[in-house]
Amino acid sequence: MAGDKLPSEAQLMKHYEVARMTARQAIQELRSEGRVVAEQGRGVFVSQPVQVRRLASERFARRHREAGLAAFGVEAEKTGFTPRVDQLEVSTASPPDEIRDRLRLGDGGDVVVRSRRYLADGQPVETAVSYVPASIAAGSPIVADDTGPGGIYARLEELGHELDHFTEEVSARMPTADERRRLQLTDGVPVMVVLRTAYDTTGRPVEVCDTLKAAPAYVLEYDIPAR
Amino acid sequence: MAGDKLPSEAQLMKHYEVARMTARQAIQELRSEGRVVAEQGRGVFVSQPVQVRRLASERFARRHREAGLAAFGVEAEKTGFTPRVDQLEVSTASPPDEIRDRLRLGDGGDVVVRSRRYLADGQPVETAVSYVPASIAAGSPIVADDTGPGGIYARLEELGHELDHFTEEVSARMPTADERRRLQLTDGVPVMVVLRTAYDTTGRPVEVCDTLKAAPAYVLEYDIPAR
DNA sequence: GAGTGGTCTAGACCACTGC
DNA sequence: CAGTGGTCTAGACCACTCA
Repeated sequence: MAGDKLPSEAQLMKHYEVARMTARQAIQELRSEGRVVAEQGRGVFVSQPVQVRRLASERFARRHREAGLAAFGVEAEKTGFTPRVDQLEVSTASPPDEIRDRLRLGDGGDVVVRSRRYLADGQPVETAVSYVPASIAAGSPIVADDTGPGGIYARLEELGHELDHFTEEVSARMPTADERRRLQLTDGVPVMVVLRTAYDTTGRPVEVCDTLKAAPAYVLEYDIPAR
Repeated sequence: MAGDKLPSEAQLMKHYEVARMTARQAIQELRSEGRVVAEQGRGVFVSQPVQVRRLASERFARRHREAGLAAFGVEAEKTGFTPRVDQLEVSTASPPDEIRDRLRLGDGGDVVVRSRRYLADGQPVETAVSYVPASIAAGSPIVADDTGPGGIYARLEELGHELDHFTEEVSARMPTADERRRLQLTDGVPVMVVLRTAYDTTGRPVEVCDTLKAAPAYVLEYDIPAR
């Protein structure tokens, strides 16, 4: 059953009369299928079935920001999980080219970088890095650890950048070893990469958010007009 | 470079003065990221990069249908690849529950099923299965092998179902062995699943399309209003 | 047959967990 | 501290590829 502990490697070796690496590999099979999770110093446990979070584009509606909810909070309330954010780091730096292009920055412009990890019921499900032009964010709550009710987007609107629309670029791939660790993914679990750009009503890109989601935990929903 | 052969395990052991299992594990990291592919008896090779196709939601604009282009044709023209469709199968059947729900069919309603595979420059990149209620499609060009200029959506509009909008549900996972064969994927390459539902102006769902895309070949672009 | 990756045994030290 | 999984060395046999 979910949460149950598997026999330890030592027990498996004894019981099946195999070498440790053989027992480990059997466990590795289960891990790569995502059926069990290893915790160092504790044991190997049968995975909790992954609850799927449906992310509708509705999560960026202004009324949510006005109600003091950031996007992850909207999903938490809707899906009924307990949200948490950790590994928060805020800095000012020169952005990667990919980001620079999307923000239409010249060669010189720095950005405020907000990196964090999102957890649902204690389980890491997403990492996100936001980039806001320093010319917009400097001295605002966007550089504070806690951006306040409604998150970055609410603060951007208070700074006079009324949001008009977002674009999201969605792709999927296997995670790097680092990413796998940070999202506590087992082998063989892919990630979705969502690169979101926020535009204000003047058409200026005011934020780019680079997110990495544990693929099994998410379904993204989008609405497309037939025009 | 792509296609290049990595040093063999024996060479790595000698060069870095490590045990074989250590060299193997380093290679395993790269394999799980899909960056290299191991072939028994031959060696380990750098994966071929797949050309990325950006799929903007714009591909469903009515003007394209009126110009006689289906969505895949729009992308082909924009990206400059040669499109091809094969493995086409058309039938009438009782749909899976997942589809039945989205089409809001009663227990009895059959659907026309159009299954096909898309190739770009000869390389399989996507499989798709469309489901249209038989009550709509029966006797129309939708059941023909060639649906004609503008594809299914153009025919649906001619049948009086003017399209209003689509929803797309995007997820990612590892392919099954069958799916891997059909898309000619190597080990460790994930797929994106896009389930699209088309609604007419009366709010009725008139088609569901279940697509499977080779993840490395695609970036999906969506536009989200801030409202 | 030489070279390759796939799999296995046997044993070591380490880092982390929880009592 | 004992028990756990993480990582490493050292060596073996096998299946497969290719000249």
